[in-house]
Amino acid sequence: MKGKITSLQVAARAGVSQSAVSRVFSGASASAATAEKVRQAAAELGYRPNVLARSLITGRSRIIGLVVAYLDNPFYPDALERLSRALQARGYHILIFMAGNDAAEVDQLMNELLDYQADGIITASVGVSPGLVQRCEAANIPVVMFNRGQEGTSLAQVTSDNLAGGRRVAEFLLAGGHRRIAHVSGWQGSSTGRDRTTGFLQELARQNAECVGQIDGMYRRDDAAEAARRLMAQAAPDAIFVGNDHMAFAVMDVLRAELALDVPGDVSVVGYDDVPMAGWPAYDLTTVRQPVGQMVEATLDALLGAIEGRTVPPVTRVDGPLIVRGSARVPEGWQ
Amino acid sequence: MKGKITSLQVAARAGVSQSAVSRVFSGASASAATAEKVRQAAAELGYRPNVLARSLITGRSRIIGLVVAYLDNPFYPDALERLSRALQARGYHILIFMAGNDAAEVDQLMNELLDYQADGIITASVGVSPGLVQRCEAANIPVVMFNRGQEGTSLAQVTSDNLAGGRRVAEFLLAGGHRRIAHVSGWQGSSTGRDRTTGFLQELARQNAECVGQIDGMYRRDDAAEAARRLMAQAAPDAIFVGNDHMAFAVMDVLRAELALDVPGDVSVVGYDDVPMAGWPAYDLTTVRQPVGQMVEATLDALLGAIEGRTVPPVTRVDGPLIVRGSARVPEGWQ
DNA sequence: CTGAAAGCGCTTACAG
DNA sequence: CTGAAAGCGCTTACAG
Repeated sequence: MKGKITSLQVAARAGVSQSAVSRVFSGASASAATAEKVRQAAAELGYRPNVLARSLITGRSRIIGLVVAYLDNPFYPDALERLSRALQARGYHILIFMAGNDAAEVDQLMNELLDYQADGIITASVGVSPGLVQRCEAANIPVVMFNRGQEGTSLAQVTSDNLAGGRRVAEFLLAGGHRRIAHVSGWQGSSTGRDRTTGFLQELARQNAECVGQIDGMYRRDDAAEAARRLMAQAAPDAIFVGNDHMAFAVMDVLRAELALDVPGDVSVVGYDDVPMAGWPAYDLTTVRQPVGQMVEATLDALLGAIEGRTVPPVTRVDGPLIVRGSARVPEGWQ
Repeated sequence: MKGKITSLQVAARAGVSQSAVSRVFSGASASAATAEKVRQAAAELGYRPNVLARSLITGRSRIIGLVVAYLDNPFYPDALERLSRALQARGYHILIFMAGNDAAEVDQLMNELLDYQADGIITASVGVSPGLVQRCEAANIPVVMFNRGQEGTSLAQVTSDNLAGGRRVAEFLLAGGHRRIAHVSGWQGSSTGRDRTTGFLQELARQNAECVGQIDGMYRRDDAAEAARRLMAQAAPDAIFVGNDHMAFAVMDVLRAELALDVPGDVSVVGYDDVPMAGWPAYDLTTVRQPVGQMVEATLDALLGAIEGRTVPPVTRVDGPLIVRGSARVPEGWQ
């Protein structure tokens, strides 16, 4: 082991000053001759600049913090992969923090992220406490909330139009002739879950229909399965709107495998997200698409824009269509 | 925005030296009185130590690099979440790098990881070039290959016993009376894929059975689906061993939805990994379990052990049982 | 263009 | 226990 190679050693070997080495590697001006000598010596020694030392001076770590709560819901690995690849291409990298639904834990993690001098932070489906918002503002670290909104905060937010999406599901199910419609909601502690539910109930009410039963699925598979069992036993619905696809799969499993019901013959199921699996024939799930590509783009635009000092839109809401597949009865003449 | 708070400002406010502040936050000895004054001042100013500056001196960044190729296969998000939570609990965090199957790209990413002064590197299902191995050794950065082996390298490796697993599948299918057995292999450029295939073919040969067709699925859903179509058309197998669950789902979808075949009535399907979805009733997939919890533990033991200067086992192979479910005919009297 | 020097925000011997 | 000082490996004005 030769230990760490520093710019000083490269300088000695190249017969130039340490600052010359630095200039060559930081892209500052240097004569072709110097650059050549430095590159040569660096290659021989296997030198690469220490990013940490550089960050200390420049004040840019090129680290983006990501706080995420769910990786079992395939929507998030998908988003993570896209975010990571796009950031990588721009010379940034993601430092990942797994959080629970616990606000105190999220605060703790965000603090650690600030300790690492992250240039920016993306929170995926987690809330941020007012205290932390303040700290990030004081430290001048931009934060973008991905797939989650928050009232009265200055943080940038990127979501799909969950209110409209919820409404669309109600329209579709009512048009399909369903009259006993139930709801396994997404966690009502999240804006996303609340908005989908609100839009859904609003449209039902507007058409003088009611929701025959609603249980929170907490975005968890097990809770959603249990919710489906109870809903079927108590309310005998002919359609269920589930707050996301990840839970909808669990609901369909209960309906078909446990209760031997036909979907959509006996019960229609509609989800939310349109994760890749929703299109697989085993589920063939009718669902509202969250355009993850567009959401990722908007997140990056907001984050990198803010890092580079540009003014960015505080709220981006991308629209997502209802994707009609086979898990819910299709209304006659549905366009 | 008050800008960055440094230890110097805390020192001034607390009426102590900057070194005293440092001692309090780095856990070195300090009198109770000093510690109290420092904590007080730090809290008032919202001070937190700059991890980058600390790392520059200690030579420990508390960053673990993770290079991963597939996030659409749920095996990896699962592993990532476990790795991340466990490392978090120990004060480390994961800097994530998405790679393709391309060796040059992996090299490039690993170099960037070294630039960040990562304390250790985990490669999940990607190979490492000899040059990079050398660089990591020179820099004294431990590397653990997760779910991938490599001949003639000094890097630590954690896999399941893929040879034994492949054999087990052949035994099971033969015991079930299958005589036209085909194989959609995992990418043969990976040790994991090769070993599963080798074990499988060895056991077939040992029992004087042959594989009626083998096509590489490249660990990709689309390739696996296409492989299934061609295999069915060309070899009319009555059983297919698929190199991982992620591809097995695609194969089952083709069999059932496109070809209207019954699984396992017409064709038995066996996968590899036992990802959570394999247990869902929609697939109910018979598969060889890769005990991801044990693999993660072994990875962490090897990595943190090496970081702390302990000698660690170069190769860990955990054993995984065949999980018998409903996608493959069960031999009479199978225990 | 280039080198000497200051400094980023810390930790850590070294004296006292 | 505590402070003054050196130094981690860089970048970046500042002179020349």
